[in-house]
Amino acid sequence: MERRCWLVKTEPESFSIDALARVGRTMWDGVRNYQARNYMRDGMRVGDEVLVYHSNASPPGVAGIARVASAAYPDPTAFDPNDHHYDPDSKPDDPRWLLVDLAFVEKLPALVTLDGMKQDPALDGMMILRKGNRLSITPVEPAHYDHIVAIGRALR
DNA sequence: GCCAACGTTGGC
DNA sequence: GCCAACGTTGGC
Repeated sequence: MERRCWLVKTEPESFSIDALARVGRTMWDGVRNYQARNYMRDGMRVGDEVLVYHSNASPPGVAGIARVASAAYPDPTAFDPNDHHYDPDSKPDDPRWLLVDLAFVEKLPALVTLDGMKQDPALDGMMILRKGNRLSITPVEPAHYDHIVAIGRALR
């Protein structure tokens, strides 16, 4: 089967690669963007490789690796009035927001910084590097994925 | 904290 | 369908 690779953003202050390492597996909840949802629903398959990116961090960058551990299913936080991501327009019988489970694979020995990625010609064209890109889930070309993982393992 | 870029909402 | 207003993201 053709490889599919992804990048997901997370703010380490709320959920870091270390937090994922501790819990092992988690619902990737709170995604409230249609394009990102569609990538989860239509693109992701169990076993897909995922770069975990720390946004709003200093410095921002790719911190580790996860794998898609489930098909997409309704995001329960959308139904919970007490949840920050509550959406009254998402009904249990017609859910608007979906999520997948992600499983921890590896924390990279070194953060692959956004700045380093921008400087690297091998990563030209990555969605995450485009100006103004705010999508929290993006597909990643396997060659880019491999390159980033190699850098994260080589740097010490 | 600032603010540019972007997505969504709602009046018309 | 247009678009101004608003809220959010995320680098800096």
